Amino acid sequence: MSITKYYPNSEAVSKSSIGKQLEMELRIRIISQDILKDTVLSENQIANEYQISRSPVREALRVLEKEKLLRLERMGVVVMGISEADIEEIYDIRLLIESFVVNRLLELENKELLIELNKIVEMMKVSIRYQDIDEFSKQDLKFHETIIYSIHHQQIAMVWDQLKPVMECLVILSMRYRGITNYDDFSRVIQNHQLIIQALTEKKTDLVEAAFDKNFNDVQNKVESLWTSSDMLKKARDYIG
Amino acid sequence: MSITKYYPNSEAVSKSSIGKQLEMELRIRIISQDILKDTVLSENQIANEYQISRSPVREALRVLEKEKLLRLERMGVVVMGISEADIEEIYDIRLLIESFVVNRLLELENKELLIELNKIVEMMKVSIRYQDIDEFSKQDLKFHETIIYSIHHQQIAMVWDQLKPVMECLVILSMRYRGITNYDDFSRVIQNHQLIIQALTEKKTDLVEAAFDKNFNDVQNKVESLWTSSDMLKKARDYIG
DNA sequence: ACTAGAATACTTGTATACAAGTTGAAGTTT
DNA sequence: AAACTTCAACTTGTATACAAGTATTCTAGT
Repeated sequence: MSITKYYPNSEAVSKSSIGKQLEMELRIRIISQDILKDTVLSENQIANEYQISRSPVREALRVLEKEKLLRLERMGVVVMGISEADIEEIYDIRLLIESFVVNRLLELENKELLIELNKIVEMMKVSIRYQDIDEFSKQDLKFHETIIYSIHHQQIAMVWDQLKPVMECLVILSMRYRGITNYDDFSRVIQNHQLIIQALTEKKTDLVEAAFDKNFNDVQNKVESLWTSSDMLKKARDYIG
Repeated sequence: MSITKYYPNSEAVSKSSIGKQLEMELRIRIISQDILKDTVLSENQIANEYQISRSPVREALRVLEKEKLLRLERMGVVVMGISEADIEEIYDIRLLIESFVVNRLLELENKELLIELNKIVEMMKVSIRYQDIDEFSKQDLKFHETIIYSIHHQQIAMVWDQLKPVMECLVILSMRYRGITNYDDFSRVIQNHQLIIQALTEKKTDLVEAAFDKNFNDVQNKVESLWTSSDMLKKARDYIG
């Protein structure tokens, strides 16, 4: 069995090490509740299931533990999963980070950043046109990541790096679901991002805050409503075919 | 050679796994600049140096990479270390977290928390009386950690968990230096903490903010001045004997 | 002197083996 | 029937072996 069942046609994934592949696979399986909360796993069991050795399994589990998706105990690994409350908390952090970043950003020269952001939005448009949902998700994340990295604050970057993989899964799953039911949503996401760019261009604090809030609430509600209904969750999972 | 040269009389450390021991040892060696920035290491080299196998070395390195103390590259491990700017950034995050926490806290019942905090301050006093600097540092960290955990926000806790080990090293090294030169400083730290408790008791936002700021700037200046002078650094290192 | 290229000595990623400790159930004793 | 023991099947932590890839050095040919 291939490891990355949940990342079907992704070269970037299948070319990385077994450990990384497993890490991503387990992460998305846990978040999409394909592996349920409170499930008890063990290194050996996972290694057997995927027909790999314990070494990459250990590595993946350590990473997922840091992301609070798992709890490593003396005997066994307990799946913690992600609840609605967790998602809200994640957005708390994201808001905290991005507020900090934007405040810094308004004091800095940001011409290059704006060019880069515009490029990303263009890529997002292309992704939609070719109905490449996963690529669209990736660009969405990259948009925010680009803003965060732009202030060159290593510790803020660290927090983001820690949050990113889970965010990525949430966005991908959410987008997969959206892609099936409502293609119009995508253009609203685009608009939100253009609003952020505009606000950053004009360098007006309140505009920026408003633009971010709009984008937040939009995405957040989507993700939350997704997670509230296990039917929708199933649809997102079924995206893999 | 024992692994935990930099944590001399600590049972808690020496009883944990080799991987954890090495992780802590390397962390404090990097932060105290006993291992210099830009040094290139390798798993094998470290394993040989400490006479252990690569397995625990790999684990330790992964952790330290997430803390941005190292950069794992294709060939070799590059030490990044911690600069003055990094320390400032760390305090940015800490301020960000604690502000968020305190805001939440003011809306909540916090009687139990205040009891716990008072207990910790008592422990700090005892530690000073017996000149147990490392214990004092540990309690100092625990004070802040207790506040952070008290709002039961898993993601905030995650950010703290990520930051904690480095903070711990900074505080320990700073305290070790302070312990040598100026015992009076300790009582000021105690006073700062009592101020925080008082502010939390009265539940006045501005009081709390002020109390935290006071404590921040105090510690921050200490740590910074420590790191500015490699002489002082050396003294902190020499504390191990 | 200088470049091409093979040999060598490294690097990480993965598999496997073993040790030590925990859990839980079966069986024995009281 | 209840408690105590023992044993078997797990668990993680660590060591070791091997594979595949990369940097470096040394040699051969010009």
